[in-house]
Amino acid sequence: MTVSSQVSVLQRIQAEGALTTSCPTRTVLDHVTSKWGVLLLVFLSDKSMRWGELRRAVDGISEKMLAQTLRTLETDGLVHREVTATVPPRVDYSLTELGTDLVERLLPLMEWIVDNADDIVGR
Amino acid sequence: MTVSSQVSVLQRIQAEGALTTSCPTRTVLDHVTSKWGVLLLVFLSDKSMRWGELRRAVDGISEKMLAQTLRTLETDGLVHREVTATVPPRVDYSLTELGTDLVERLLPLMEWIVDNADDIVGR
DNA sequence: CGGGATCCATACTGATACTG
DNA sequence: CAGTATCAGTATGGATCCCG
Repeated sequence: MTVSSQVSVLQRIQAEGALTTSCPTRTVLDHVTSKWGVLLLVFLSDKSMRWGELRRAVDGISEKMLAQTLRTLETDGLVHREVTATVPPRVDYSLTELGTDLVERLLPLMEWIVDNADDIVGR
Repeated sequence: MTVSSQVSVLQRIQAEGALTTSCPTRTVLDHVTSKWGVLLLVFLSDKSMRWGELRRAVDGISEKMLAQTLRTLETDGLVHREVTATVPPRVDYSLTELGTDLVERLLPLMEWIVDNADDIVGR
């Protein structure tokens, strides 16, 4: 038996003409794999978090990039923003259904990276 | 029974103090999820490819970023570079064992993105 | 063919100040 | 608390030319 009996993911992707510059996939890919996008999505995988919690949790992020990245993810429908109009104000961020779905595919990758990072950087 | 009986990926990550600025995971994450890193890894998932093939396959990449990203991935031990000293010279790139392992975790994510990109960008 | 070197544009960051 | 606005510095990516 040959190994070419089933269509690879890459072949599927290319067959659809995806991953070209003009393709929506590239936009989504850029958002999802952006420097801070991945981290925010992962940190939201467990529970909803408040703005200040996220700022403290995601080490090194500037307030500007936190706001900007959250807005992008919200626009993409991956993250839900819930405002509670109290004093002081409270804003919670959580994953949407779409976001949860995405993060399911993201976590195995993160886990692998955490497990193998030392092997890679050590070189 | 409660839902907290098993440790989530995020909890594992945080317990190890991973994902902080100084952590190797962040370096690897930046390389792997870099704008072009993901695409090159995915395109190499099927077979080894030559420099020129990659340049044509990865739509929009500049020669500089192709060279730079390939060098980073090679240093990380994810991509193997094989030079054949002919005239004209021939250079083939392929995934290492480590790279193959990584891409296995990357492909489900890519597949999801390709399948859902239209829902996301349409907003 | 497979790059390296150079220069320029943009994106990101950091610090600070201000608001509802 | 949860942002927005602005400015300045830096890092990153892109375009072009050149070379073995």
